[in-house]
Amino acid sequence: MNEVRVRFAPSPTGPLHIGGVRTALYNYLFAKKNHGKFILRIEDTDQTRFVPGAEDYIVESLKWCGIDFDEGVHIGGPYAPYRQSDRKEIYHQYALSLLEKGYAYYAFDSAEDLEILRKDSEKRKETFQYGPLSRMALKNSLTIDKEEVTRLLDTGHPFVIRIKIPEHETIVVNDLIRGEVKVESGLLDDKVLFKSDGMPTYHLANVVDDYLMKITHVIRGEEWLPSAPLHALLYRYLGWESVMPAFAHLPLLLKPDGNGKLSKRDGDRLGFPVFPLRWTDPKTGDISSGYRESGYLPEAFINMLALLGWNPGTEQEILSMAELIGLFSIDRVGKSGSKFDPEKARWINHQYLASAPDETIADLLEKIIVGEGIQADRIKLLQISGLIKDRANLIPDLWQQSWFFFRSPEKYDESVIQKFWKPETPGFLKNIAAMLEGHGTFDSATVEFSLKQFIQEQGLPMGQVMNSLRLVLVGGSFGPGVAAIIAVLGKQEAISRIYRALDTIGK
RNA sequence: GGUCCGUUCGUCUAACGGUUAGGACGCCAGGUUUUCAUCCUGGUAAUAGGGGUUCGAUUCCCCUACGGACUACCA
Repeated sequence: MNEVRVRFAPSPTGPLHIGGVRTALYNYLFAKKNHGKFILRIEDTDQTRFVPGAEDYIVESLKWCGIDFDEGVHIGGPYAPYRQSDRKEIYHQYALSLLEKGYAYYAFDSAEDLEILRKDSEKRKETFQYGPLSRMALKNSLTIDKEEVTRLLDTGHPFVIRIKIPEHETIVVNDLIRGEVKVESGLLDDKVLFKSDGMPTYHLANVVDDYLMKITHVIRGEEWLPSAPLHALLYRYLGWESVMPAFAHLPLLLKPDGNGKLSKRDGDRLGFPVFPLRWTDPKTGDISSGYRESGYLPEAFINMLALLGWNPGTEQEILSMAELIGLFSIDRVGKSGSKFDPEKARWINHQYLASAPDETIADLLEKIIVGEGIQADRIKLLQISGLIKDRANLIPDLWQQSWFFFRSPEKYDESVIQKFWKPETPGFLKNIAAMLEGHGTFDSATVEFSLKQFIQEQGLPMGQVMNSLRLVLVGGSFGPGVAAIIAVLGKQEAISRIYRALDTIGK
């Protein structure tokens, strides 16, 4: 069997949303699983929709995800160039060969003419179709005599090249996910293959490029399923039927609210990011949030996307990229669209954070505290990381769970004061401060032991003491164990926080 | 409207003719805990409807309903 070669072929019309990332991911997993090659091709045949920065965004996003390519617009490769606008000259000859073989024809109808016909059809509640039934009544090389066609072409009259769809034929496309999909050719349109601006349309370009780049499997979104028969026909007409790639049309990612496929325009409307990375619209300046900036780990992001439409067939849900590659199979890709669940995404991220080595958490935390203008030594960072990592869902939670290790609380939660600050509280807190002052070994376990012993000796209520002590240390009712906090803060800081609180809340 | 695709707990999904229809997230309850989380245990909740085929249908077929995609000189 030939080497597996798959491609991800986005058009640079804006940021990639999570559906696009998932398509790229499945292609990547399939390629890696089969020891094949993965190619990034940019489909920019529509210059009017070009968005500056989009291509870089796509490359950067996939890089962040850990999805890398063997060939592509950003790294080159044996089939370069990988940007369709750079391949412009390639396509015309294939359109011409179709023309010669009688599988395509020139059409001279203006966009306005066609628009009028469409409107008319609409009025009659019909759909205008440039196809087998109507083409003989339109302005094209099938209806105009040869000399006139030559004259039009020579004088630079705008033209497009359309495929000549056969009238009565059942076209069968075998889809790896859906099985055989059959369509009556008469229902298909004579799609434009070559535009009047000299560029091919997607239909021609993707077939030509997939052929030239020796693509073996086309794994793409379900929105392409209706045009798959057209593509199959093109392979046949171009004489490439024997090397036509296998098709797999992935189910769509749906909007979590209501229905419909997820779109770039959903932005932040849904209350969670739809993009891997933050995106700033170059035209409007509008900013859409990204998973990276929201505090997701790329591994978790990928894990969650992998499970949206595919599952390993076991009950394992936390899967590394290596495991995904080992387990991936198109057979296990579902048929129906799925809605993204932001809650589960958070849970998955939590799993990754909680099980990460302290070193990893410390690195993440260090970035945050440096941003806060704080310096901390590695040992302390590692200690803190171990205490907080299973308390965080997203990376910013790391700071929410640990800021009090670096800053003394400025204010104290009123409701906690109400609940635990009794007349006797200042008294025993002072005694605790004194006890700590004389304390030798200052690690979490010994501090905890001393604290408990002290509480017992004094006959104090445990909850009362611990909660008020917690209040003076962190300013509220949250955080890891009190003894652990004290141990990390150190003797002097812990004691000074007790006295500071006594000054603020009252003796 | 036409063509095509789809339909299992609220959500992601398992069960490729025989299961008390399983798991996960969420939610609820209990437990652990000095707080809040985590964690542990339990609970909640589904085969869209109707016909077939079959000894037996979530599973195969048909119809209906619903949802979606496509229907551009966009991808």
